[in-house]
Amino acid sequence: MAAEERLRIGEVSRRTGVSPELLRAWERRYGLLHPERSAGGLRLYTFEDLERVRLMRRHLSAGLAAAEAARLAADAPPEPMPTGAALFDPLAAREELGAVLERFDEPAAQAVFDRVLARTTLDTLLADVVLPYLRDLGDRWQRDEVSIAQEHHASGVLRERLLALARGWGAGAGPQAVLACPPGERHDIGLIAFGLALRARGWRIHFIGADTPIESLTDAARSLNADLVVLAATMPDSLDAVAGQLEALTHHHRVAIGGAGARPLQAAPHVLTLENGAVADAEVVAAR
Amino acid sequence: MAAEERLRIGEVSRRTGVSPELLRAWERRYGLLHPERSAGGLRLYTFEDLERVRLMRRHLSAGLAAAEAARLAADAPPEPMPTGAALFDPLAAREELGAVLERFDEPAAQAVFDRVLARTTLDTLLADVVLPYLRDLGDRWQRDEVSIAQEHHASGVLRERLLALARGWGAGAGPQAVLACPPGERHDIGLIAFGLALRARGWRIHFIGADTPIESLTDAARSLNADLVVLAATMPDSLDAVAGQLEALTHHHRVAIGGAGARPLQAAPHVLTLENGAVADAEVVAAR
Amino acid sequence: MAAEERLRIGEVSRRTGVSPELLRAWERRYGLLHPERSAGGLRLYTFEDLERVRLMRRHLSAGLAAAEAARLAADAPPEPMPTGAALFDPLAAREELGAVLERFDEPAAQAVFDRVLARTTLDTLLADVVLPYLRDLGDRWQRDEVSIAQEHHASGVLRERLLALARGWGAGAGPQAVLACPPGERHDIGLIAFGLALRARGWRIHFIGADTPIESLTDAARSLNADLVVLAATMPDSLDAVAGQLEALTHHHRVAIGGAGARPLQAAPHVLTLENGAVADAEVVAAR
DNA sequence: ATAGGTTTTGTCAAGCTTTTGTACAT
DNA sequence: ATGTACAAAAGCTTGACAAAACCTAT
Repeated sequence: MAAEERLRIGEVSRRTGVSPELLRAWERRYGLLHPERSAGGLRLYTFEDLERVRLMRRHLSAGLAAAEAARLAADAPPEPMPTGAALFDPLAAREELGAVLERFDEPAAQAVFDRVLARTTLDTLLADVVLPYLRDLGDRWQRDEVSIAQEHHASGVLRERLLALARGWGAGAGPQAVLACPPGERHDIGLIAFGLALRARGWRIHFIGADTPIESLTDAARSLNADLVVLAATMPDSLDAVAGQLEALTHHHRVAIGGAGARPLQAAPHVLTLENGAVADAEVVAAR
Repeated sequence: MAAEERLRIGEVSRRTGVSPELLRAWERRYGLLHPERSAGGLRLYTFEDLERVRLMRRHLSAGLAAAEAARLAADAPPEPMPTGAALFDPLAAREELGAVLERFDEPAAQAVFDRVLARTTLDTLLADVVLPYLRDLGDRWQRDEVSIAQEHHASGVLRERLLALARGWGAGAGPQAVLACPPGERHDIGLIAFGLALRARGWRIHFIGADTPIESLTDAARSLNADLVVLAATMPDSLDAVAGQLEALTHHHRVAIGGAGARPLQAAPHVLTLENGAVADAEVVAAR
Repeated sequence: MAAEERLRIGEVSRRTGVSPELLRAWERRYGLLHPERSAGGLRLYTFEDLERVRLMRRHLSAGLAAAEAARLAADAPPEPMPTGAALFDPLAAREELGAVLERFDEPAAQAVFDRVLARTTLDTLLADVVLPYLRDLGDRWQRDEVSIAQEHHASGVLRERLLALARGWGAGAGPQAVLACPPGERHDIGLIAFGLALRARGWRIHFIGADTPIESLTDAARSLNADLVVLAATMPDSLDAVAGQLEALTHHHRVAIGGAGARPLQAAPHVLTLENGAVADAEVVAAR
């Protein structure tokens, strides 16, 4: 039970700028407030009373007669709290991040990342800034608009920051997921993002990483007694090639595949396909 | 089983800054606390009690009447502590750091520090977490909202930690800065922070420390052939007193003053004044 | 097993700074210790007793009442602090790190890393703990003594920690180095370690990463106006294949090669060969 | 707005007890 | 080494008090 705060008349006066005498007068004359009383008879006001007094003052300074102002203020609805959501523009953040990363200005990139981190949620950071930027970076690389060095440098810096957020993600008591990429697959940033989103939903994450043979993954999953095994790939082929092994893995663990190259595997009907992006996928998994 | 710590009333008083008499009065009058008793009848308080007292104080300084403050503090939820938020929020980090430091929980403080450092950069750690917290701590100490024991403990732990980060900051090949506080000045945390920020920008740092006569400083600067000498003080007087000597020092080295007490010195026109906080100041210096 | 040493009360007193009378009082009053007795009735204390006394003192200086301090000290866990606590043993650290990493206990590994970092220098961490461990891990992987998943997981966690230490290493004013691996080469941890060691010596580091075509590297080096370009490889072939391009690169920048696969390139006489390990190599480069 | 009375709350004092480090006699 | 003693420091309870903050009524 959240007990509510009660203020005495002096504090109300201080907070509203209305003298105690006047507060009492408004109560007596117009019934503006009906404070509780302490055992000894002191007035105890609520936050709503505070709002009423402020409203009363506003009406007065707008020229209303005191009696009118009081009637309006006393009847006023409880007044919803102003939310004041901080503005954050993911698109601008993305562009800024790209600009500094692609001219190899790592310190500036760290500063931009810091700023984004302080202003938004993990889900937004992943789904609206980092992952879209990386996708866009990949596209431009294919169109030869950025060099390999730029691509390496940018994704390297971002990958490190995501992994730093992940530090300790194996700790705790939640269900356990083992994450890896199949043989031949080298892009693991999306998988890291998925792990972060799943971690934020209470799971423990064990990250094996890129280019992992399924036998080895199976060992790890068994030794950890994992609840879920997730494989991610950008190239469909790399998943097709291991479909049979994945189906076998489903006998002991829940198994899911994800990433740009994920589509339902004919040969592995019990493997869940995740194809809506790291954050949405994590939501699906966490919701069972 | 981890036995829990029990504190006697004197220690609680020291840690919260509330007199023993008052603690007993709050217990008697409002039932704020219900300490166990030793065989001989001494009160034995838990950490939760400590939290409650602290909350009570916060409510009081927010203007609540003691009876109200006590009612709220006594009913407060047991402990919403283990945040472990995946994201980084400087404000939240600051509060968390304060909470653990002020209840003398050093291991937890180290963990918070580690987490912040993992999730963000040194600049942000200094400029948005540690230094603002210390400033706030000082303010609250002056308003008598934290005890001197709390202030000592918190700043001691943070200072230690910053010095650990500083290890090896004199090595390498960058330009060299000599850092010290003038005679009479004992607060060197801000200076350490400045040194760390400057180190991150490639400088070599030689930290002489607090309360240093200008002659010794001059010797050190000369023998190191320093590019820059920085003095920091919280009290303007301590810098005024050495203005002449500083001006003389400018013949051989660049000289700057910084810290809360820094303002341009009439008597030392060639001394650079740094007054924008440790990190911004380091940026200024590094940018020439 | 070496027979355990027993200390008499005077020695315990000397080592802990607690008077013999007080030691006896603590025993009598709180049962803090239960020393064996010699034939003649002298108290014989163990090392655990010594630890208990020290713990008791720490609690006392933290403000706990003697009775409380004793209760906590007596119940304290057996304390796995075997040898000199302050001493740092790289070999032990390596083994501990390996043990936890190879059973996929990431949180424990982070803790070990933190501890090592707190107790030693970056150079030691790299040269005596992380790099030897990784070398050993690679060997055992080739002998099939660890699985691919274990190897991936372990090197992934360590790589992240090193990169986190590297954050901001491009900032400042020192000479600039561009670091990359040649096409086909995927092991970049040694290169990261080299970058860290060089950074500690005042250089600015621009890390491009694994598997980078020399053309792209050349672009980056030019746009950054790099003082030094370093390529690292574990496989000699991958360097031989680009020897001609590297020689061309020497017209505009100093160029060095390093890593297990580095040996002087016939076709590139102006390329410096680094073959003494990351830290020693950084020392060589920094010393010009 | 003032006067005169009441409540709230931090502080202090007196007299006694418990705790704890040290000292001493055997 | 043991056991007892002792004294300083720290606490406990009860009761009282005074300043600040509030009350009602004029």
